[in-house]
Amino acid sequence: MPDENTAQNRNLASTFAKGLAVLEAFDGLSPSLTLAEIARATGQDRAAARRGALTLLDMGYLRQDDRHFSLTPKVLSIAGGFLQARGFGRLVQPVLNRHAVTLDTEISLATRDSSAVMLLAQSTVTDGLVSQGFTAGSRLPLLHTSLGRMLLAGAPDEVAARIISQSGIPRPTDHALTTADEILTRIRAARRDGYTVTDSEFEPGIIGLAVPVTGPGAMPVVLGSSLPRGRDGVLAPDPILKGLQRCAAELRQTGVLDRL
Amino acid sequence: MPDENTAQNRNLASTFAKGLAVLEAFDGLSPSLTLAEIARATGQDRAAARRGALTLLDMGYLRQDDRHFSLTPKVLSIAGGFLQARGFGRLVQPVLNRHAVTLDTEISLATRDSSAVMLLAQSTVTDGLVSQGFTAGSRLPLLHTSLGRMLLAGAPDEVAARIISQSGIPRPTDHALTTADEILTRIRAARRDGYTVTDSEFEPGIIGLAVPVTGPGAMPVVLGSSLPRGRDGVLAPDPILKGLQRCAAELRQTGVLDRL
DNA sequence: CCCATTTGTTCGTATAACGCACGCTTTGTG
DNA sequence: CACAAAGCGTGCGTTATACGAACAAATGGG
Repeated sequence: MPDENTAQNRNLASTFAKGLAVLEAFDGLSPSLTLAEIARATGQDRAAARRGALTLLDMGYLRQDDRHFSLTPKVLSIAGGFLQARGFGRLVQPVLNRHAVTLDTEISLATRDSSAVMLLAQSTVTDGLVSQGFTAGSRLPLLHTSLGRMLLAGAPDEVAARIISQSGIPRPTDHALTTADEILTRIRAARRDGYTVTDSEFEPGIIGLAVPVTGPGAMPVVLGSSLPRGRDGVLAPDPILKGLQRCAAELRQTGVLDRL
Repeated sequence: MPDENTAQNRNLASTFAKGLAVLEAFDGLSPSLTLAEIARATGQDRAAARRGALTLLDMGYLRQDDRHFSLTPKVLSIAGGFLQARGFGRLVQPVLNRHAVTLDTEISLATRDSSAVMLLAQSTVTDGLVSQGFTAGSRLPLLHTSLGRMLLAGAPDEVAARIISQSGIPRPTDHALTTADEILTRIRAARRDGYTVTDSEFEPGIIGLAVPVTGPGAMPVVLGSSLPRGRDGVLAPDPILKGLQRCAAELRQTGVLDRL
């Protein structure tokens, strides 16, 4: 805790913030965490991390099996508070579902959270060709997905450049772009064209398409879809692209995404 | 804070618990809350509630418009940690989707959280006849929905009776059962029959069907569907009931619901 | 079986958080 | 438009909450 006892700090509850950091450590990358892992992930003293975890256990958000802690379904009710208050189930999900069936592809709605893409909603279709098991709340990479690039296109160049340099450049596939300049060039093109395509950068053989939903001044939200690379070499089938744009227009009309 | 300085209390961080109570106050029933409303909802001193809300604001979980606070999409990432870690998107959602299309009805997976039904996952279909805009994390009433009755059927009689008396009996529709005895009788029948039906108790003209997914010893999880009351008077169409039971069997096979 | 790691617990100490009070701002009503 | 009610921001004295170190026990892996 900084020695600076300013008004700003006195308005915040640092123990609550530390507890939320414990909750955030359960990021879905592993099925469970031990107390030692929680302390390492949060950078907290072991005793403090333990108090945070036991408080979550006591309130029903964690379960414990021997030394392993994992999230319980109760965390869904926190998300439900958001989804219910904003009318996602009534206004957003039906639009995604209808267009997913029409286009016969999975459709995802996403925003940016720090240096990751975070899915807001998604519609999967039966026997869809591509499905990676993502759900609302899932996080995806920012730099090698069409959703991520389209999100960064919604920010000024200098902001996008800073985010790229801060997060480092992973290499999910052999086809993944590897330099900040290449990625920034694609982001500028996305801003210019109003859509973007990735080809096998996040998953081999899979094309990603994304279009913006919200406009300048609003929190960037984008819409995207994935499909296998066709033999004919067409990366962005026009019907899919136009369908995503129509879907985006309908989502804008709901007004749900105006203040996120 | 009780004066009792036991080990149990020293293992918990009461400031963190108070902060989580602030987060829980955003239950989706209203689009936003003021500081005064948060303090009332949580029973906390106004200054404490304010510190909790400002900590959530600072960490990105709330946004503020004048005096009104509301949840941000970032809360979805907490749910995403659970859904990703448990493989809901890969293992549960496709099963629900497939059966929803086959049966041509919306299908919901639910568990109990205190005195409410909480949806774990759901599949909606295009042009479905019934959709109330619920999503994962949504809470539904416990006593007048088929999901709620099937959940209570998974508990011993005395537990069900206690929950009924503790939560009080609302009256969502004119057809809603009004006494604890009537409701308990239906719960016993659900336990005996292995399924339950409600007719216009939660929503006029709508039949609800539910079957259990998990067995004794596991946390009760149930599966349900809604459809409009048919003219022929058949409340539980055999194909829908059997389809739900098949879906439940497939969900059991995934193993995802074994430890929730 | 040994050793490294993890965990549970106690406890002295300090500071984070409490809650009250005051004054200002906003909102609603007559 | 004025006034009352409600809500909010802030300062501050006090103390209970939480901290983290240390020790011992438990666990897990080689």
